[in-house]
Amino acid sequence: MSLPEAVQYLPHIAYDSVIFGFSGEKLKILLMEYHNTGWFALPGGFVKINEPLDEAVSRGLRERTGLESIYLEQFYTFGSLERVRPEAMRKILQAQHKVVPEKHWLFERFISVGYYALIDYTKVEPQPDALSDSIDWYDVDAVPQLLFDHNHIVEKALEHLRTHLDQKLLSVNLLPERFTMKELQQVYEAILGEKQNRANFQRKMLSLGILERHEKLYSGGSHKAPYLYSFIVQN
Amino acid sequence: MSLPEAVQYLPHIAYDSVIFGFSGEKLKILLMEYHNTGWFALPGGFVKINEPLDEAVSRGLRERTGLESIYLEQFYTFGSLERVRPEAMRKILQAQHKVVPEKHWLFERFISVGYYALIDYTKVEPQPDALSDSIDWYDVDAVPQLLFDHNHIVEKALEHLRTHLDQKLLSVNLLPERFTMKELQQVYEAILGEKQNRANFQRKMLSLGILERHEKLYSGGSHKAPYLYSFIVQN
DNA sequence: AATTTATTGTTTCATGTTGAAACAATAGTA
DNA sequence: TACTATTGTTTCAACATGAAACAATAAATT
Repeated sequence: MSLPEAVQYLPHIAYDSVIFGFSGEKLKILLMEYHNTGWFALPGGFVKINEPLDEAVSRGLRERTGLESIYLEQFYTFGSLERVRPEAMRKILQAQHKVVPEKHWLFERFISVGYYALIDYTKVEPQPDALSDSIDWYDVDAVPQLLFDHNHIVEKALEHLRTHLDQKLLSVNLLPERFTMKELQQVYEAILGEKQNRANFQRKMLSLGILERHEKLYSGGSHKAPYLYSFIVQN
Repeated sequence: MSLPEAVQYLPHIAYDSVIFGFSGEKLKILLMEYHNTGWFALPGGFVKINEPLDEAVSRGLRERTGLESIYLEQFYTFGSLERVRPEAMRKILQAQHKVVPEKHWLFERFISVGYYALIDYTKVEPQPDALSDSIDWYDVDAVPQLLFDHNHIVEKALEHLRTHLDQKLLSVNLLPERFTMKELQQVYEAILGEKQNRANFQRKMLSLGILERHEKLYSGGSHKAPYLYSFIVQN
């Protein structure tokens, strides 16, 4: 998470973001690693005193991915008491030689708003923040043990993503401008965690009337070439 | 909302609750009225420094409805800047002759977690809190103008309720132990805001396998008597 | 006791949707 | 020209849904 320095932040409030990307095969999330501690955590941060919540999250994501206008969705707010461990927070700050007063709210309980982001994996150059030494992609089906309740947060995000996959045409955000039907199907399979029937998947997608068909993509393989599609942007 | 007095609360954090009940005909919500100002607002409150968020909301609801173990669901966290108006807050406190320091966080922006509750309308004796002079039921399709962004919060709650109506068998919480198929249908119609086909509704509900059929209910009307049903509680 | 009325429970049938398989087309390779 | 791998399309059975009709019945009326 980003460290509150001179700026004034809302005390006891944080956000955590689950940043999804699609590698072409697997669904991935961005995780930060705090060296000297070996701990992994979700990228997160704090909200400035006069900053809209949504804007705080966008800002954090911009700093870490370099991307403007990211698809963002709030999914749950975590407010139990067990979710934070002060000693862990102390250790992280110490490892970074940060000086924070003993009684700072950082060491008390706080409430964290969970967001997930969907981004084009190929356009990102992950940037570590002030507290962490590295940030990288990890398969959602092989997430290491995370700090605090962050594993739980990832679970909840995935759950939300799955149940809203169809309604919101979320896959737009995980794919490049043009893509094949197979790639679209792979995104669905990666998110849902199960194979889809090819014929039925194609029928369903085409019947939605949200895809525009373009030229074929000749990959050099000795077989029929697939069409490229793009999403029809609607207002 | 409940006033933070001596107790320590998490600053800049509140919750607002949309409490739904079913009158037998219409879907209703509980609203508080601040006399001397004429303003209506959702029942809400604050979170104690060492209290889980869920528990804070349960506590507030218990105080206002007298009910233990209420069905509660968190649906969204509101964090924009425009949502609060300090002058309104001042006026409410003044009207109640409460003394709060000029620079208290109550007059600054805060983040509010939205919850909705589903309760058995017949079991509730609404209790006003320290700040409001009355609390009463209002039809969801005739909600007066509310303080801050509370009308927006009600909209979001309804939306969430509608989309999760089937998945979570939410109607359990709005009806008494035993009810007729017609009453169940009326709950659905009140929430969805549209008529359902009687035959198809009955077929769908029975096919779910979640209803147990009991004795008939003889109301005295000169027509076939309906069966009473209850939900089968599953573990 | 037979008839009437309002309401509830059930069935029917046409239409739509979905799941699984087969069939058809085609870009390269042998 | 045949072969192979992959994609696009069609078919058909199974299942779900929407609208209407039919059947049952509790009480009131004749």
